[in-house]
Amino acid sequence: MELRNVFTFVRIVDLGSFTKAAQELGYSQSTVTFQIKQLESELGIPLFDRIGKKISLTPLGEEFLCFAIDLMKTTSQIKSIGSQIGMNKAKLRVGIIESLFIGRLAELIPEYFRLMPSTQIETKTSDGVKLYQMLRSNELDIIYVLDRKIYQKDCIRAFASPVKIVFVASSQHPITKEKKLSISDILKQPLILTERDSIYRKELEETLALSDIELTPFLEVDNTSIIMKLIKKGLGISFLPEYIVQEDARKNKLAILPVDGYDITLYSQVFYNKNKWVSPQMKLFVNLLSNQT
Amino acid sequence: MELRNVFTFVRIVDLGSFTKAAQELGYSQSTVTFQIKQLESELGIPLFDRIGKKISLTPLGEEFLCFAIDLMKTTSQIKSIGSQIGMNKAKLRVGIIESLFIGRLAELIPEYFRLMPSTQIETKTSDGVKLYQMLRSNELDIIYVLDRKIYQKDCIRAFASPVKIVFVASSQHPITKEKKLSISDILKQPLILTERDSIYRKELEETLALSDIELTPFLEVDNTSIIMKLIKKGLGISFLPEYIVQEDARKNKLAILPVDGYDITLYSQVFYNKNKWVSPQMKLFVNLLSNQT
DNA sequence: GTCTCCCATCGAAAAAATTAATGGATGTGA
DNA sequence: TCACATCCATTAATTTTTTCGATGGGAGAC
Repeated sequence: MELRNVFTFVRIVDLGSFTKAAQELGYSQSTVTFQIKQLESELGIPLFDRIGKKISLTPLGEEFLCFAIDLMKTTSQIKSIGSQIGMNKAKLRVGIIESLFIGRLAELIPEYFRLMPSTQIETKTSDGVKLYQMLRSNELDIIYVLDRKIYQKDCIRAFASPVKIVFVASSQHPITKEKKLSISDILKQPLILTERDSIYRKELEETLALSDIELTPFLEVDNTSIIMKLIKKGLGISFLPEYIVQEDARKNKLAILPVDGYDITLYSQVFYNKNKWVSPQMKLFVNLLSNQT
Repeated sequence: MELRNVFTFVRIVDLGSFTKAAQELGYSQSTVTFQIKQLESELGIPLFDRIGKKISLTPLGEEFLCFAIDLMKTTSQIKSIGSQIGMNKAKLRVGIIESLFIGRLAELIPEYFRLMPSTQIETKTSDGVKLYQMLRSNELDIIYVLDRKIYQKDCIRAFASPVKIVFVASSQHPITKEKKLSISDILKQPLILTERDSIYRKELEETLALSDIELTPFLEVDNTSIIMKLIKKGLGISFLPEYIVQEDARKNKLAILPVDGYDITLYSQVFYNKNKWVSPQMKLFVNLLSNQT
């Protein structure tokens, strides 16, 4: 049973005539006759009595009509699926590195729910390498990572914004007295760094490797919020994205250290899988980030 | 959009694979790919993300799935239309002559509703000629008439049962004393007859016409119940179907008069239109009459 | 009776669905 | 890492289905 025939059937009932239905639907009359015959034989029931030049529904035809109208209703609902964009419950699986969640994404979440209240956001925090993997295997819809601006296979970059990575200490720390610092000044201090997989930790190590220096942090913590708390207590120096320390720097709780020759810049970037349909939920995610001050 | 494609879609979602769905549905894999492509282009929305060798529903695909399942449910309901025979609300339009309603049909109605409680019976009482007309123009589904057993154009006879038409008088009437009556004895009495269109009135008139006798009833009433009441009060003699006077005759309220040479027999008959689908409602109607004692 | 209207039928034509074969991409397992 | 198998996409050919035009029969209108 195909919908074409069902629609023809309903139109016939409305108009009370095969011929009129044919005209209206742009079929020839014989086509309509054939369609109804086909329906009747598929269903194994007679739909119309043909008496004289009038047709009338059989009782079974009446029954069928109810369901046929059901089918038409559902079909018209289906046709409007695309239109009420994003107004339906949909999931958005976001992969993100921890520092960007705290420093960038968190403040946008209320706005996101204001604009698309029906979305169910699932976040997964992990390091960039794992996030790329998960994006490629479609475990995530979109990822927000910090990285160099390089090509990523199968991934489309939807957004990129430069981010300085800075050395930071407590504003009470004696080292803040210095107007100019060299890398050796820094390395004399106890270092608190993120885990080895963290992209800016890697960047730092690579840069230092050029000068044949090896990095020996006295503490590794995978959580930037904790690192910041420790730094504020004067426990040492860290190397963190600017966005995460900016606020505390403005409040004079933390100080960004001017280290000569170590202006490292990465990009916060949003990617999605190149084979992925870009949903309104994903678009909004990118838009909000793009408009972020 | 055709249901074939929708079913394939649902099967793919169930099995998580185009290939498996193709195997199960007996299609080649390219057919399934084509069907989904067709659906996606008709709806203007992407249904699946094809990432790596895995497929997954897009949010819009998820939405569509709900409706698709709706369509499948309705379709499976449709397939069972024929099966629960007559269990659904259906109308039965019955044409009947008044005397058969009173004398035959009335007592069967409770049984009818016991067996097919969902039927809505509409009855139309009229004379035979009008009932045949209405049957031919599909204003009635079935008619129950008294007539000679002759061919009726476009009508199928579903049932016939002989019915004697008899002269009847009050059991108190002096004429009941006679063991044998001739037609002239009858005609001396005041006659109460049904209207001119009534078939047994016509039969009587035709038979009398052979002997060149013209009928002059002193009263015409189109309602046999009323006629019987009048007869019982001793107002005269009537000519009525046996079935309608039988009960009163048994109770000795009425007497059937033995009139020599006037054994007129007609048939109570059920007809339906030859082009009409015979519904379970109609079948039951015929069956109950056939089994009537 | 003739004419028109309506549905059924039939063979031809058009359109659509289906297939088999092939290819590209992606995991998998030695 | 290199075959190998798996999965979906593509294409051209084939088969099936749908549609059409012409014709016919029956019923109702004038």
